[in-house]
Amino acid sequence: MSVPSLRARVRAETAEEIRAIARRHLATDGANLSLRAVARDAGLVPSALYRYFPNRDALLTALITDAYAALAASAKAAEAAVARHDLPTRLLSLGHGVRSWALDHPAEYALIYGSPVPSYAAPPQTVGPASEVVAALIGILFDGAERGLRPAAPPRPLPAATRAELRRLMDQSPLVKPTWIEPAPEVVIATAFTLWTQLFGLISFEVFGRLNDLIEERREYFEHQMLVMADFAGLATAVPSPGDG
Amino acid sequence: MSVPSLRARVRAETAEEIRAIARRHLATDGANLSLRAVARDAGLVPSALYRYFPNRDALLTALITDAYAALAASAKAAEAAVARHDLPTRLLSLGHGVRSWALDHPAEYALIYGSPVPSYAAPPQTVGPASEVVAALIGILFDGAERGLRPAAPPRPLPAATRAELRRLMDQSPLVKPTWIEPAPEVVIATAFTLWTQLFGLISFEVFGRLNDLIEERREYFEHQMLVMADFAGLATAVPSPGDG
DNA sequence: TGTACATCAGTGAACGCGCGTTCACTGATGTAC
DNA sequence: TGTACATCAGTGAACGCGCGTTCACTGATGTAC
Repeated sequence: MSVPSLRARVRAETAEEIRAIARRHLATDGANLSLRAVARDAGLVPSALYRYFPNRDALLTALITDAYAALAASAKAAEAAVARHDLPTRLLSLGHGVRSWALDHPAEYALIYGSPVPSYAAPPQTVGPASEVVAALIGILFDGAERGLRPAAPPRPLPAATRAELRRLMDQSPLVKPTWIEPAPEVVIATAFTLWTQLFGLISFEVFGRLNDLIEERREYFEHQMLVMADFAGLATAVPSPGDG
Repeated sequence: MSVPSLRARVRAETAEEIRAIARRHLATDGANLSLRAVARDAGLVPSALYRYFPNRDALLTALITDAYAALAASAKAAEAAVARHDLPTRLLSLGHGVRSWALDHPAEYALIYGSPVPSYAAPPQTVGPASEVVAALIGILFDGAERGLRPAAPPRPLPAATRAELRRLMDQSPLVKPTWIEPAPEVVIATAFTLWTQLFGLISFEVFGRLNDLIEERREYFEHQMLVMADFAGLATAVPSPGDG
């Protein structure tokens, strides 16, 4: 009885196939994909799509939500595959998880990290998945802070306004609460934001073609820049806790 | 006789007005702006635009070229307005020059630094203007290298492939040739690329709305992050040359 | 200086097209008794 | 188990629309003699 009916199962499959076809269309049409073209490829009449999505924007929203989820899944799986105490490797692996998904799905990446789609407002349900990568970065740095990590440069004092905003963010989010003495958690979060910016800056440059004719060995370049950021954040200076593995 | 005729002057003015209107349309339509809509706003019949641009892509190309030039002009003017020997301030001012142009012209910024326009290939004449900002960053760091700047962290060795690519870039571009001993110029360029990525990563995050609900005091946040990068690059450790000002 | 001709910015109509969305419908699947 | 009815995925036609581009044209500006 709680088993879904045949009709429900077929419906779910069709919906997923429509999304898959729409994803393919993103590659050629960008954000102005055509419902009619998607319907054509799905072997459906255009109006049939309205059984699955109330309108074009809803289909776009579904694609955006899927993309955030897939990107976060790739990133977290990569990070989880390496030893938790090895912070530089965790950062690197997380980065590779984001990068490889982005390179495999450039149109979907552009949809979520490129120019905002004109006349389209991102619905609130995209906020959570969108912040998973930065949350993972904060997690790595918080683990480091607990283990006495020391950034390469003496940390520059945060502007008061920024410090207050980062503190508010920390207080209202389910982050592990700080147990270490210093640096102050806001400073650690600011460093995580630096890594976050660098990570997506690098990947956007690569995916959007800004490295063309400059850097051909992109993977090595990426890896180097991520390790430079690991040094910057002092990740290698953190000592493993007993019992880590 | 070399004075342009009335007809030529009017033509140039009309062409510029068309571009200005098209620029305005970018804000609402993004890269899929409509020739007919532009013509309408210009008080022209659609076919009249073909006296000025052979087709829609040519108009887009003109907008892209203009945008690169305007961004580079804003950046270079800002950098030139501060003392040449004050390297952290030069970096900061350059950054503000890019940022303020981007915030004042978000749609044009998105056109050149957002997702690539589907089915549109950037023509080669955009390559020069597109690299002016990174060239300015390299210029700042080269000035620093000449004055004995020392990066915060001991520089991580470059992968062989990346080192070779950066050396090739340096050799085939009109950069000031190195006169200092170390760090190696490729390492300095790699650091410039880090700053470049961070700069455009920060600005893209801000312009594309990724800081919404996270950071409201964006200017202070930006300034802080740029100064952190100046520390990272060791810009404050360079000593002024005699005769600087 | 005046005239005859060439140039060319802008017009207006037309082309063929693809689009998102609506609506009344058909017929197969699912449900209640 | 069998029948009557409800649900609902998909159809097909139609709507009103805006698009990029072409073409023959008009009439004002510019040029050569």
